Amino acid sequence: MSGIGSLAAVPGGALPGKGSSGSAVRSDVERNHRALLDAARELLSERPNVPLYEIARRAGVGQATLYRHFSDRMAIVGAIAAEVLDEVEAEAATSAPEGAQGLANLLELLVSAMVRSGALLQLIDDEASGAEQPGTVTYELVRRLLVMVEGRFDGAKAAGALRADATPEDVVLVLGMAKGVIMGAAPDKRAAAASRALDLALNGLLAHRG
Amino acid sequence: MSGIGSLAAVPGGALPGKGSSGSAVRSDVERNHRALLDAARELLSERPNVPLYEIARRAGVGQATLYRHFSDRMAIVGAIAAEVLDEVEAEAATSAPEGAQGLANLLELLVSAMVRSGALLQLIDDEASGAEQPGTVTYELVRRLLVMVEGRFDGAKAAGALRADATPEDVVLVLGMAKGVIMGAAPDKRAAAASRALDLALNGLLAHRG
DNA sequence: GCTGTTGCGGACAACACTCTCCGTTTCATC
DNA sequence: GATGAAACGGAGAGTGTTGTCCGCAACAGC
Repeated sequence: MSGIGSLAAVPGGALPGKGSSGSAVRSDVERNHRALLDAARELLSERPNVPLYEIARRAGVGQATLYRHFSDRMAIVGAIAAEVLDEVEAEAATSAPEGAQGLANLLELLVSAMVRSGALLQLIDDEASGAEQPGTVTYELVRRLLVMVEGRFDGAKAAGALRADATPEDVVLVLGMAKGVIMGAAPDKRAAAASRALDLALNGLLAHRG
Repeated sequence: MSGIGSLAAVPGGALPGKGSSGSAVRSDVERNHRALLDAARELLSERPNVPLYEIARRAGVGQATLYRHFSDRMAIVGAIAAEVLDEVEAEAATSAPEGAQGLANLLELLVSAMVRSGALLQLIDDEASGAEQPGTVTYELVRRLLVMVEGRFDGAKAAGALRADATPEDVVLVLGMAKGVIMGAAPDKRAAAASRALDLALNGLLAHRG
C-alpha cells in the first residue's frame, strides 16, 4: 500500500521543497498539495478531461503552483488513481478472496471506483498507450492493478469457476469493457450501466456446465 | 439502405450546388465530395480525433471546401458511419439471421467494422451524449443501428438462446464494451482484443443450462 | 521582528484546432 | 471563347488548453 498521507510517497508528488538538505516541508506546500489533490479528485470525477487551470482555480492556487507540484497532467491523474487504488485495496481486504466470488467482489469494487473516479478511468484508458515503458506513472499503476487482480484470478481459476481458456488478461479486458460503457453513458446512468456490463462480462468468463 | 453513390442521400452531404433550381451538380463538387469522404475514412480509421484540416489536406482541398460540404465534424463522421453501416447491412444480409448465431454474426460484423472504422467508433461513443434529441446525425444513425440489432435480438430471444433478463439495450451495451476495448488497445492488437471481448460479452448474454 | 530562502500567482507565450472571409478560379451554358 | 454563377482555397480570427516567467509574498529559523 502506497501510503496516503505520506507526501513523499505520493507518485508524481515531487514537492518543491523536497531537496535532500533535510529541511522541513513548508506548511503552505503541504496545504496546497492536498488542496490540489482534492480539487482534481472532485473535478475529474465528473469531467475526465477537465483542463488543469480549472483544477488550479478550484484549489485556490495559481497554475504555476499546480505545475510545481505535478509535472504534467498524468502526474496528478496518477496520484489520484493511486489514492483510489489504495481505497479499493483496503475495501477488498475486508471480503473473502476465494473462488469466483472473490474475483467478482474485487471487480465490483474496481468498477464502482471507476464510476466514481475519472482518474482511474483515465488510467485504464492509457493502459495501452502508456503502460509499455517502465518508469511511467501509468506503467507502475497498471502493474499494481495487475498484481491485485492476479491473486484473485488464480483463486477463482483454481476453484474451477472460470472458463478453461480464461487468462488474467481477460480480467484487464473486462475493465476496459467497463470503461467503454462508463465513458459512453450519461452521468446518472453510469453506475447502472457499468454494473450490468460487469455482470455480462463476468458471466461470460465463468465456466458453465452445459 | 441509404444509397451509397447517391449524393443527395448522404447524410450531412448538403452539397453547395444542391439548390431547388434544378441545375446540374458541378463536376468538381462531386469529385471533392468523394475525395473528402475517402480521405476522412482513411484518416479516421487510424486516428479518430484527426483534425479536420488534415482531412482537407489529404483530400487535396481547402478547409473552406470541407466546411462547405459538411457543416461540422459530426456531419462527416456521420456520413462515413452511414457508409460503413450500409456495408455491414449488406454483409449481414448474406448470413442466416436466426437464433443466437444470427445475433452473433451481426455483432461480429459490427465489431470488426468498429475496428476498421473510427467513424463507427465515434458514433457509438456519442450514443449517450448526442442520441437523445431527434434530428441530430447521431440520433438517426443510432436508431438505424438499433433497428438492425433488434431484429436479430428478437430472433435469438425467441429461440430461447438468451438469458431470461436480456434486453435489446444489453446489445447496445455490448457494443459500448467493444468500443472501450478497441479504443484502449494498441492498433495492431485491436482486432484480437475486440474479438475476445465480444466473445466474453456474448457468452455472458447466453442462456446457460446449469 | 528581521532576514534569507522558497514557493506563489497573475499574466503571457505557444500551440492546436475549428470555423469564416473574400479575392480568385473553375464550371456549365451560350 | 465570352459570361454569369457557383465553388474554391489561403489566410486569419476566435477559442480553449498547456506550460513558463518574474516580481512579490509567505514561511522557517534566528
